[in-house]
Amino acid sequence: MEEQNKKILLVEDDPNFGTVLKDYLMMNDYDVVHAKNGMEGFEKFKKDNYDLCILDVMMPYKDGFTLAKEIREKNTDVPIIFLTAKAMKEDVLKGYKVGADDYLNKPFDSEVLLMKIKAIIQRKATDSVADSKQFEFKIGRFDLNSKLRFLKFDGGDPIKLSPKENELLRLLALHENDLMPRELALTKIWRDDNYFTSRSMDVYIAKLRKYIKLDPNVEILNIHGEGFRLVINNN
Amino acid sequence: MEEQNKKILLVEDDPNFGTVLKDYLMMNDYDVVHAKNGMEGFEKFKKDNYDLCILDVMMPYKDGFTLAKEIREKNTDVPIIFLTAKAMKEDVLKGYKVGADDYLNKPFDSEVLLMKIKAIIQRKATDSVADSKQFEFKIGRFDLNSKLRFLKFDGGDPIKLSPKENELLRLLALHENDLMPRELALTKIWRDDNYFTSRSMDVYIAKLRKYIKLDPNVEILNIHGEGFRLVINNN
DNA sequence: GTGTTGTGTTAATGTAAGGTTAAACATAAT
DNA sequence: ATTATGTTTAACCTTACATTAACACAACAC
Repeated sequence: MEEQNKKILLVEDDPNFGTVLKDYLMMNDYDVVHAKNGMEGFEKFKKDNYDLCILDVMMPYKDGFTLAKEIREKNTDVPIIFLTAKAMKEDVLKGYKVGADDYLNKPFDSEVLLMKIKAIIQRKATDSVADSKQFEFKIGRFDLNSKLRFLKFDGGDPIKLSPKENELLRLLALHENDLMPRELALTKIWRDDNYFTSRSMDVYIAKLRKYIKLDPNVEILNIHGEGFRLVINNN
Repeated sequence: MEEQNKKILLVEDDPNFGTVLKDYLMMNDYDVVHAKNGMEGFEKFKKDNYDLCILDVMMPYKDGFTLAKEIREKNTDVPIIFLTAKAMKEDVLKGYKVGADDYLNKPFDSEVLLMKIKAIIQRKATDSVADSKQFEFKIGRFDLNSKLRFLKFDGGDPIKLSPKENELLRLLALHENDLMPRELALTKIWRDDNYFTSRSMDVYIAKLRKYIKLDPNVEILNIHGEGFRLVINNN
């Protein structure tokens, strides 16, 4: 499985410095979204989930503290690091009051920043699994535990599912008795929609059908040109 | 219930500065134990539980980093702040590697220190509720005492566990029958997530499996690409 | 009908993850 | 110093997964 890169929101109005920092972070295997001001930063923050925010303090229109406050209103957990040119005590105090996790004075050493990022993200590592999705499904006589990736028939021995099998069955279960569009699975699970991934998906449908035929009342139907349907006949 | 003051271990060899800082912290409602060198610091650390350690880096006999490593062996969670006169990059990096939570260059502003202390203690309070002070576990026919680092089978002779063995088994036990993500163990125990630490962890899983096979109803299962699961079959 | 496209299934291949053992290294204990 | 202990690095092997390829068949269009 590919290791998922951590996602960082970088809000920095200086275009030169911002770009350099962004590139440096990306070279070190972080996914970085760069916003050029506080407004844009908040817009981008709302649109996605980030593992860390790096905010410049001095910015036109909306400064880093104001932005941090708004971010904190939406999310109490996401770590925040402030960047500032001045080592002003008031700024530091204000930053911590707003719930900063760390503070860096420009100019700072890039390696130090990396270490801080690492330390902070590790600290939070526990709750990153917090994506409170739905993990357990009842499918006819089956129980799907999507977190532990197994399928139980009549409470018997669990059948182990591969990540793809698991994700696919979970998507089908979420749309139980309803259409699960091909495109949805391809974009969500395979992150790409082309001839080959589509072929691959068909292979996985076949695998799932093999599992679920233990219960004759559960089946995966195809809707030509549209997608699949997980149907459960309760007689 | 009356709010219990937070307890701080301050290790600082300069007697003047140490005393002043101690008094200042006590004025701000912290219980402070002041050790004058690394040796004494470690002795005092072992004798009590602290909410935070503030360590001077430059000390005779035993420097702050060495002390921090020893402290980390006993306790992976307690927050550590380093104090140093020099803003040397190597020191900062070394500190974070040892698992520092923050860093302050002397001379520093006392109010800033207070804010940092507050921020760090709060942080720990919120996100370490999960793995709070739980040290004893019943694992099938085993008893794990994670504080004394031993494992008893059927109440018999204790098997001594190494620090890493112990931490790993404890993490597994905390997630009994549930997924314990690889990443969690790597960041919490090894403080780093790369190919080698991951390999190292596998070695430790093997060691644990060797111990626990005394009880056939206890096993450590792998969930490919995700982590491990300590399962206990109670027939 | 017949051609075309979409779907179903099996097998083959390459790659990534996990398991195991031993050697190397580091540190503490004696 | 020497030994014991704990941990990391390295090598090698096995298993698990995902993709690709090949081919058969079904649905649809004309």
